[in-house]
Amino acid sequence: MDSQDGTPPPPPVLPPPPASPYLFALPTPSSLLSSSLSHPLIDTSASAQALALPSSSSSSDIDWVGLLSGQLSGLHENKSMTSMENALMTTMLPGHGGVEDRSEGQVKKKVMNRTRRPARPRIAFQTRSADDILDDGYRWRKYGQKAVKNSVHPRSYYRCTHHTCNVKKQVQRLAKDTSIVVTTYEGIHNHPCEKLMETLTPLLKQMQFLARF
DNA sequence: CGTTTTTGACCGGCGC
DNA sequence: GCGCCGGTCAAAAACG
Repeated sequence: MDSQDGTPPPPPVLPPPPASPYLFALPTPSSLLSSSLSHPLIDTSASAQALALPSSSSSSDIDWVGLLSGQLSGLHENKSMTSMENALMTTMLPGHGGVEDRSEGQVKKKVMNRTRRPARPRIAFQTRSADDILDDGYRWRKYGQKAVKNSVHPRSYYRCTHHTCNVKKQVQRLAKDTSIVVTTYEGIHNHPCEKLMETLTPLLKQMQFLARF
């Protein structure tokens, strides 16, 4: 039930995620993705370019915000990364080209006219984790679960519980490597991440205070 | 008691 | 047209 709240992140300060635990350096992420997903959740070409981002950065250089949303009004996402260990991240840049609709692996098809469907940005993470649910700071309500073809693991569907926000995410475990969870976000949150703001607010206040000297 | 999960039904797109 | 498949709905159950 309380899926995500179950993991309260105590750290008052955001430790910049160390570079090592992230699997950005994985050999051929695109091949990994395409081979392990019989029906692609993910645009593999996009993932390849996305992976180029953080691999060389020191942790402090990583633009998590831009990485995750490119447009979230700010700092919502940092914390999520700290709570994820061993994240292989594959971001799909918002919008155009290869990212139009889900299941684009099955050749063309439902192109984009699911009754006026604006191209929504979709972002996918691969996370090596025992938990299917990552604490990304947002509150999610599960609205469905489906068995997917060629995988023993079901896919779960979540919606952001914020009233005005219709961001969705799908969570599925890789058939090939059960230790890896693929989380696909669809849409952009139109509200701040409460948990992150909680964490950040005291920090900001302290910084403002110190800045006076 | 309000909120979230569960789960079968339903729906629309696509291939044959 | 039919069946498959993925995504969503919604009623009931479960949870805190």
